[in-house]
Amino acid sequence: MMNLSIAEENYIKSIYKLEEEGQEAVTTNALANELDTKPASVTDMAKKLKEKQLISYEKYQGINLTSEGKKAALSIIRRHRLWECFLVDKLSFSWEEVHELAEELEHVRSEKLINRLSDFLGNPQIDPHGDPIPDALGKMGKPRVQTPLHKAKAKRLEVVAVSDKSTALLEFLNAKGIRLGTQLDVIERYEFDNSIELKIRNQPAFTISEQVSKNIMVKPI
Amino acid sequence: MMNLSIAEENYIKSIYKLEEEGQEAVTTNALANELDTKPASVTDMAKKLKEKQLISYEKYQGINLTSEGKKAALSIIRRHRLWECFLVDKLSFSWEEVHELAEELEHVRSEKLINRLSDFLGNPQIDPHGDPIPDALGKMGKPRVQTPLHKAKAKRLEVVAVSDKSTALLEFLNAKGIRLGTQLDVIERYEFDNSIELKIRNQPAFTISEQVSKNIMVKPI
DNA sequence: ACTTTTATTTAGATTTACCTAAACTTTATT
DNA sequence: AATAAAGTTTAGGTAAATCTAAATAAAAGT
Repeated sequence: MMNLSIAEENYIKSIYKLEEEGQEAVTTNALANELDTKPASVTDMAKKLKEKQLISYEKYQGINLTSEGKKAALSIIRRHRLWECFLVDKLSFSWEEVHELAEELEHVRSEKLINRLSDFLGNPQIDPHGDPIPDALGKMGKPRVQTPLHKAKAKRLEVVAVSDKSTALLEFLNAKGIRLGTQLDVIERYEFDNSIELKIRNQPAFTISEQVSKNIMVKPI
Repeated sequence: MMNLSIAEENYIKSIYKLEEEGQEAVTTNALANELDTKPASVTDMAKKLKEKQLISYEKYQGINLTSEGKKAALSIIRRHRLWECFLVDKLSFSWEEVHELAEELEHVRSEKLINRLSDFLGNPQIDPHGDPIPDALGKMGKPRVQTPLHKAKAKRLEVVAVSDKSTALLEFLNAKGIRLGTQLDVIERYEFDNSIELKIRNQPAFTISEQVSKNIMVKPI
């Protein structure tokens, strides 16, 4: 396997993520946005990654991973998710705070280290967010259907879990009638504050903040 | 604490190491050699680190860490040595192979991560090589007196351990009369192959290779 | 003290990963 | 279909960390 810089790895990972989220070809803008950088920088990197045969790319036509690129992405994702497991299971971090740390740890590229870490953790199949972990050969289970509400794409959803167990949140959800198994309809998503307007059955619609929606795990019905 | 790049951290760590090994002021050449880079690059970085007040440096006069610089060094060393403990204790790596991995892991700068890792490991005081681990406040125990023979500075030494337990090595040492507690006199160190000429008591001198001397742990008498 | 050798620094380039501003394509709107 | 808007690329530049080659300073040898 080729030797990638940290920047290159981050691009590959983001392209994989955006492809998985649905776009046929990943656009320059979407990638710039995902990586918190400028479109011009994305174009530069796209040329480099094409040169290395990790992506297919034609001017103005967007980006897709080649099979080599996918292999690389899965290896990075494997490292990321195993470190997340380690942080949560062994160092008792909460699942919300591990992402950034795993983001750094994932760039230590050593097959041996990662395979031993996996053994040490009991070869887990899913990470603390519920995402599947690719095995040493790059095989990965089905992507999870369950996502936090603020990221859900579908309009009709069912509540499957609440991740923040603070009484304040639980009381709020109770008051709104949101509990496990509740079916929600997304009426509207407001860009400016990422709040979401919801409806339950035939009851009047109401709005919840991004903070709240982040902690409601849902799956499409 | 300031935010250092990986390159800067590596310089700080090497300067600390060379200071500890005895030089009053660390020379450009020694540092270039330690970091496997060119003297010109060291001069560049010295200017930058001086700017950041981590070292004192005057043209042609060598380098020393300031107290800020020492604090930074101890923090990096703490991270490095804790990761070494983790790799050996939890992932069953052998102590010779952990250095390079720890070299990468050490650059993940998170106090919280490192303190939790330390707790998880039972707050060890020494790493797998026998070196002391600075605590969260930067306090560190006495540097170990025991070193592999190829690094020992003193001329009169006592054998305190043998790290490679292969029969081939043990037979060789036995034939030469080297065992635990044996007193050695270093007669000469040969630069070209790092071999060492030794004498035991009044017996005739003999020479051992670097390979062998790396596996003989000694302390000064 | 002078000269040679060794060590160090400067000057000028290079590479990676960015950036801004301007130019150019594609897509959407009238 | 023409034009406006949005998205993308190019051109040219910057900062970090490196390098080589040349210049300069310090140390060692005579």
